Amino acid sequence: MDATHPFTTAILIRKLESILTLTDEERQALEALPMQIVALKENQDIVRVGDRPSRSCLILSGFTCMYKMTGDGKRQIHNFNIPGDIPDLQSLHLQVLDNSLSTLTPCSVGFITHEVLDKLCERQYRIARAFWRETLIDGAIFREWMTSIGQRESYPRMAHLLCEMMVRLRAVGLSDGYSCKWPITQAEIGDALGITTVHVNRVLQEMRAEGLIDLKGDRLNILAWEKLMQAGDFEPTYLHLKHEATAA
Amino acid sequence: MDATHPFTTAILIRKLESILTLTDEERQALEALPMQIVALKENQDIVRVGDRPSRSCLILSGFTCMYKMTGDGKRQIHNFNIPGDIPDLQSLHLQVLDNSLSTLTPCSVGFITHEVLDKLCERQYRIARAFWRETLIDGAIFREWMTSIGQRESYPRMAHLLCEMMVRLRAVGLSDGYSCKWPITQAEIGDALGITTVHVNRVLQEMRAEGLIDLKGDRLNILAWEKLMQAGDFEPTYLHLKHEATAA
DNA sequence: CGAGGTGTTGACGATGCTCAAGGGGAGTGG
DNA sequence: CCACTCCCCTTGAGCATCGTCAACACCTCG
Repeated sequence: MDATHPFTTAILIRKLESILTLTDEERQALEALPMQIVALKENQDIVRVGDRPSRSCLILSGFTCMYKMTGDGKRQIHNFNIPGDIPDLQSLHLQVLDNSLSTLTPCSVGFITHEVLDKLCERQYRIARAFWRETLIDGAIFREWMTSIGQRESYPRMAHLLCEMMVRLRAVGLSDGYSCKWPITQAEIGDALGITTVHVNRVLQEMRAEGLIDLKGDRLNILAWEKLMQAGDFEPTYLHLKHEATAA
Repeated sequence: MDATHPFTTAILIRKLESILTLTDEERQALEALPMQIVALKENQDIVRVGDRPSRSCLILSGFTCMYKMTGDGKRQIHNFNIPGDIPDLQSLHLQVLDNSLSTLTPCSVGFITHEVLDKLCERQYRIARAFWRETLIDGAIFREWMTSIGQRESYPRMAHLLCEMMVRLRAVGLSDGYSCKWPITQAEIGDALGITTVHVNRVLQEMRAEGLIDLKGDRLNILAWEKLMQAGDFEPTYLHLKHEATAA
C-alpha cells in the first residue's frame, strides 16, 4: 500500500504542468513521491477543523470540497477539488487545520507525509516553488469566490462557478469539449455560493431556459460558453494557467 | 534610498514572530533585507490587476487594502493590510497580479525585489517556509472572509471584521488595550463585507446602541470584547498566531 | 415496496438595496 | 476669518432579491 506509484502521480504532474513548467529532474522526483493510496466513500471527512495532520492528500479520482461550519450550523464551501489538487497542502506549514475536507463522491486519494514533502522542498527549491505556487493559486481562487459572493448576484455567481469548474477540469484533461462530470448537488452549490438550495434551483432553471447549460444527472454540458462567461463576468486570469489556450 | 534599514525591518520581524519562531540567523538575514522605502499618499494604487511586478511591498506604516473590481464596477476588498504585512507577496510566484493593492491612508512602504527574496528563500529554506506560511495565513483569512460574507448576516459579519482587525493589530503591538486606530471608512467596510454603505451605517449604529463599540473619528474602541466575539462568531484559530494569548 | 436523498414549485416574508436628502468636519481659497 | 467644497456619515421611505416554509415528484437502493 505504501509505495511509489508512478501512474498515480501522473495526475499531479499534469496539474502542475498546467500551471508551470517542470524539468525532467523535477518530474522524476515527483513521480517517485511515495504515497499511501486509499479509497474513500462519498460524504466522508478526510480531515477536520482542529486536526493536526502529518500528511497531505492528493486527489487521484473523484471530487472533494473544503468547507467550514459557522457557529449556527451553516456551511461555507471554500473550494471544490478535482483530481490533481492537493486541497490541504496548507497543512504542510500550518499546524492546526482551520477548515475541513470532505469527499463529495467516492474518491481515490494519495496521502503524502509532510516529512517527505518538506524534505523534497528543502532539497529542490524549485519544487517548493511549484507547490508554493499551487497554494497561491488556491488563494487566488478564494479571493475570486469572495468577490463573487460579495458582489455578484446569484445568476452571475452561478455562471462564474460553472465556468471556473469547466476551465479547471479542462486544464487537467477531465472534460470533453464543454462537457464534464458534475457530481455536485444543488445543496452543495448553494453552500459554495452562499444561497439556498431553493434559489440554486431557480437560477439553474433560468439558465436552462435560456439555453446556456444542460445540467442533469451528474453531467454538465455548457451549450453557450461565450454567453455563460459573459453572464458570469468570468475572466480566467486568476487561475494562473500556463496556457490561456486551455481556458478559451 | 535603496539600502538596508534595520529599524524598518523590525516591523516585519515582529509580524513573523507573531506567527512563528525565528532563529538568530534568520532574524539577521531579515534585518539585512535591502528595500526601497517610499512614502505614499492615501487612496493610491501601489500595484494593479494585470501588472507583472518585480518586487513586493512591505507595509511599514499606514493601512492598505487588496481589492478587485467586477465587470459592472463593484469593488470587493479582500483584505485590509497593516504594518508588517506583505500584501502582494503572492506576486513572487504568480507573474500576473489578479488583484490590486491600494493605500487607505498615507503609508510608508518598503519595496523588496523578487530577486532578493527568491535568492534568500533558496539559500535559507527556513525563511522560505516563513514567507510561505505567511501567504498561507492570508489564504486562511480569505476563507474566513468568504465564510462571513456567504453565511453570516451583516451584524455578525461586521462584528467578525472588527474582532479580526483588533487581534491582528494587537499581534504586532499596534493596539492599546482594545483600542486601535481605525482609518477605514464606512464605504470601505461595505466593500469588504459585501454590503452597502447605508447598511454599514445602520449596523454600526446598532452596535453603538448596544454598547459594544465606540467608533468615531479614526479610532475604534471595543467596549465589550467577549460580547463582540460572540456576536461575530469569532474564533481566531484561522489567524494561526503563535500565542493564542495575543488573541484573548 | 418503502425510505431517503435530490430536485422542483408555490406563497409569503425579511434582510439588505436603492434613491434621496441633509448634516458635520476638515481643508482650501478668497 | 469666513465662505465654500468635498468627503464622510446619517436617516427615511419604498422596493427587490433572496430566504423560509411547505409540499410533492423522482430516482436509487436496500
